Amino acid sequence: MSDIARAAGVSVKTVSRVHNGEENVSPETRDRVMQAIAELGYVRNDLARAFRMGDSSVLGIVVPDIEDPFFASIVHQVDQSAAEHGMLTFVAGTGDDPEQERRRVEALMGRQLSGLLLASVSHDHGYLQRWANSTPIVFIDRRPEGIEGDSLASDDAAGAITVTQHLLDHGHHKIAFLGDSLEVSTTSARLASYREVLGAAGIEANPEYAVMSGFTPEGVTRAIDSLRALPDQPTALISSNGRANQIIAAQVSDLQLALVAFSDFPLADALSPTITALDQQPRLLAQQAVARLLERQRHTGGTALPFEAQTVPSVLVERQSCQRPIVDQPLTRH
Amino acid sequence: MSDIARAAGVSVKTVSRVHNGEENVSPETRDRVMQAIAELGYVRNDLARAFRMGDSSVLGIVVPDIEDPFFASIVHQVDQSAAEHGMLTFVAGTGDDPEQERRRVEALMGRQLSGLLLASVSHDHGYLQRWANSTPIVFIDRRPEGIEGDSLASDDAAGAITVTQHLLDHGHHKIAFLGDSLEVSTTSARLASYREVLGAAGIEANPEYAVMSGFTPEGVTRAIDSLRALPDQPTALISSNGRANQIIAAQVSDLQLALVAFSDFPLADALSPTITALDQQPRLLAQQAVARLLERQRHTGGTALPFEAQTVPSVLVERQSCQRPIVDQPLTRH
DNA sequence: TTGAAAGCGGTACCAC
DNA sequence: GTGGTACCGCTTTCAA
Repeated sequence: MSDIARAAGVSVKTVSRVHNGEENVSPETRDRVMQAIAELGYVRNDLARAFRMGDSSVLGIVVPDIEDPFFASIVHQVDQSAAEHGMLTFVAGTGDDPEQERRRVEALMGRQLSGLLLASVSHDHGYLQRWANSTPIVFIDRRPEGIEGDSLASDDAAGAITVTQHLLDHGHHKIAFLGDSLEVSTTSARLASYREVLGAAGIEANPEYAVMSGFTPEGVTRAIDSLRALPDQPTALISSNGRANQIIAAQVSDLQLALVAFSDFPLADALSPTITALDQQPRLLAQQAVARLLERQRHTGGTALPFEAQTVPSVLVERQSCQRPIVDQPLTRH
Repeated sequence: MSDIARAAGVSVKTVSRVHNGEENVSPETRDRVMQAIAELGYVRNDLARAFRMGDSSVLGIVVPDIEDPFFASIVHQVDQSAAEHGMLTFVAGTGDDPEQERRRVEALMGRQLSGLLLASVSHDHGYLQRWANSTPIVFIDRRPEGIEGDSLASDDAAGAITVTQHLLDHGHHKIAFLGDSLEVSTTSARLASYREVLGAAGIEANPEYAVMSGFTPEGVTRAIDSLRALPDQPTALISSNGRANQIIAAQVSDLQLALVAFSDFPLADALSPTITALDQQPRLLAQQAVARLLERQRHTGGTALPFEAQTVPSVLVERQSCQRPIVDQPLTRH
């Protein structure tokens, strides 16, 4: 920078002013500086800048699995929103491990993030308290536990109602529910709404129809097998395990079982039958989460913005899989 | 940090030494400092540290589309490798736009990256020259143009040979080739090998069998339609357009057309028929790219490491789609 | 084994 | 409209 200053015959401060497009610089001076910058191929050290300003203009997004289509979509949108605000994006995958999640979050926090988006698998976020007053945090897809904070998640209750009602409307009475784990608040919320809807329809929910798979592919297979082994077989299945939808869809297509999946996924409309799914709108979710983050950042230190648990509506994408086995003849492909 | 120093009754330098696990600190002093750190909940400002050290310990990965399974897989692995080396990861998506690619790369470079991985869509990387001596760059999936540099890509020639030969072995003579654009070196390399293999088998390649889709879904549909309209229809198709495999697979399943796809994808084994694909091993590719980056970083300034164009072998995953229409009866699902 | 002071490359405050 | 200078929080150099 001092090279530029010398070349243009001005002070470093003026170079700084020009680079940041500040007022109070005469056009001639500006031109001279711009030219020197261009000639010398100067690139500002944004690390130094961020350091001095105490803010890095970087967003952090932490997810369990970057490859999962739902989270990939979120990462994509976060990056895009960040770019629109002239910011960059740190990603970190945690592999569903709370320990690793904590380590990586702490590593991120050391870098003076402008804000952190966290799709957590942990059940205790107390360790984040330390940064609560310095770095805005927005929880994604899950609510904070052991700490107060903003969050953005799908409207699970409404989604479960939609899905269950949809199957009822298609004449199903024996509806099974496949979730990951009841410890996940999302899952238990959905299960509760599912039971409510059945109850309201005068159907007593067969407790054996609600199975939890855990978080492994083997667990999913085991759960489906356990349904298959039931004397009184269900005719429809709600998959509440978005991470395993592809596996479930593949396994269920053999069965005479209607299927509706939480979380839409890339080939849902290419499978046979095509899979009816509840689109959770991950892009919208991410967009709103970033918006919230920036809003809170603006209010830093000033008026204390109350914490909010915001919700994103899900959209049912009707395809074929909810109709079986009502329709007897083989379904035609779309 | 000076707070810690005061609390422990030492100098900031000693705090620094302790934090970095340097030698030459007496155990008692170390304990005292550690305790002060724990009590005051001190977190080091890694931004300041990176600034001072002139290296941020951050890797950058730039891809056309974060949601694409191939690139999502690469981002995932880069992040994982980075974490293993105590580094963080910047991601940036470019949306296939060379302009945006350049803007985002420049934004990244301003942050004193330890290294940049670039899956470029641009045909001129001359603008990177500026950083050639300061920041290691490894090109991914494409070779550098207008500049020298390291690169890691799939072995396209070998892959195309494998794929084409595989279809020949299954009795196909009329094999079509669907690529994105001949301007993509990857595509033209594959096409050349495809022609070579056919030639070696004594088959003259019908020029109408080679179609380019461009980069849009509409282009893909158009390309497939143009094949469909041919008087002398092909019996098999090679999809060299990894980004569109899912669309192509969905569209082709209606046709009586064998299919082998470059780039394996998540539901390839759930479609009907299951899709034979060439796994490009994106994780391996990313891993080796990071390794190369770190290797070059270590040699910074010292011995000039010669640039290398490394290659990752692809693995054919045999499924059902290459057999049609040889098999007449409907295929049973796996 | 420990500490004092310089400096990384920018920005902010204030004087001119 | 412009420049001088302190300073962000850490590491480095060198002296004690």
